[in-house]
Amino acid sequence: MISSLRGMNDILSEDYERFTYFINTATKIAQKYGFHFIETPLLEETALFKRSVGESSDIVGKEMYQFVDKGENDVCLRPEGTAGVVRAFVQKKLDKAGGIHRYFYHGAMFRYERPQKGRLRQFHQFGVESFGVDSVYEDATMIMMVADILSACGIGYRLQLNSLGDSNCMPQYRDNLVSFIDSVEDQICEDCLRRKNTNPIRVLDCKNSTCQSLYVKAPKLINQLCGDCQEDFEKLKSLLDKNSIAYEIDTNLVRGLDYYSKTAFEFVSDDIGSQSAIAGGGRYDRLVEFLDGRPTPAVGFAMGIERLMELIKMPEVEREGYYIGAMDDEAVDMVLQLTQKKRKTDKVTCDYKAKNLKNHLKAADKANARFCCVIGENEMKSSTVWVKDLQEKTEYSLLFEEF
RNA sequence: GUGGGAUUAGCUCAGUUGGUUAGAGCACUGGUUUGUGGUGCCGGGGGUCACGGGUUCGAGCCCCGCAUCCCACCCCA
Repeated sequence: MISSLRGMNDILSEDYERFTYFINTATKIAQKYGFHFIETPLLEETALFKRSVGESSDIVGKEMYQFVDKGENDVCLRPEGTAGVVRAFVQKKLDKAGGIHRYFYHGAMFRYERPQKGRLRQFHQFGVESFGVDSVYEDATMIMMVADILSACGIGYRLQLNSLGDSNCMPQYRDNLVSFIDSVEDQICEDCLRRKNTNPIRVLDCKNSTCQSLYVKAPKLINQLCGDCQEDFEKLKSLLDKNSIAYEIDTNLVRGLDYYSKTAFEFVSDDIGSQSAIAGGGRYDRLVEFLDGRPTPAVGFAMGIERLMELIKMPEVEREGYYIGAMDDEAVDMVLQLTQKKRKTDKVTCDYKAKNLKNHLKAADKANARFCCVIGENEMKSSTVWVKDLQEKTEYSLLFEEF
């Protein structure tokens, strides 16, 4: 038997119901917020991710499905969705067109990681990206959209919030932080030593308890934001307050992708194990120009669909459509004719074998049909079909032509 | 990539110190003597005990390897 590759799952039956229910729910909400669907390729030039996600990130450093194709192009299966959308935005010259452009997408992402619960090598994200709005109101709107989607699915969450500063205050802060790290260099873990050079901000969310006890004294960006960033962060908090969105400030929330600036947020669930982030996002005002576009403010988020699936509270399924069966072999032909007629307007299942009434009722019930329709000897004589409404428990007969 | 646990029917799981033909519940399927379901009764099919080696007279059970899943690290959606 050939099985699927490690960390790559099939989605079918009950899982598929939940999967599509989430996508449909999220799509409707994104459309209400004025977003439009965008589909971008699963395969992109490797350089795209190196320049956007960042070479210092684990995603690019060790988790990409990277290979050389038959045309000798260095390509990657996309590890996340934003880079491709930004690339498309620039390629279509929408940066030069000006105005506001809002997109949502959903699809498979690939990261070569060790699989566990909530962490797959091929997984699916639903995400949105907004281009051309520098107002922090848009940041707040993004967060509220995530909250709307989660609420619509009956999912509880905690929202964690931070500001990563911008090109005015971040470099200054980074220097301060590196000086601080230098002062405790002999006591921190190997990973942190590496991070000091590659991406010093990342030491802050190191899980090592010795490191954490040292970093308590580390300078905090939140205290060194420039006027602009500080103002936006305060405004964001007040907007969330006014719209009844609860949040926690997490000064160690850094996010693993290098392109974020200012607003960074993460929605987490306490009910799905250690892979608890169910949505994450933030502002990335510099990314469009990193990818050769005209500087364009942007903000977005992505949600991990597989992590959400087991949290979704599905609506109760109601009885729907018809089940049609025969009690005599002679009536089976008529079953198929009536089935095909009814399928023009309704969901219909039918049985090709003659059975007694009890078995048909059982089968109709199992198919979750609203109406059980049976043709037996009596019905054939009178050209009628016997119908029972399994929900209202009423029954009646209809002429074939009335059915 | 590192460490730990698990793997027996479609699913959830029993399986004694190594000893006949590996079990249960659910699910599936058939019947239930003249046409009433979701909730009665009786029957039936279905297992290379993940896979590959080894020890033994004999292995689902012990040993080694390997694959996958789960947990933690790591990372993040």
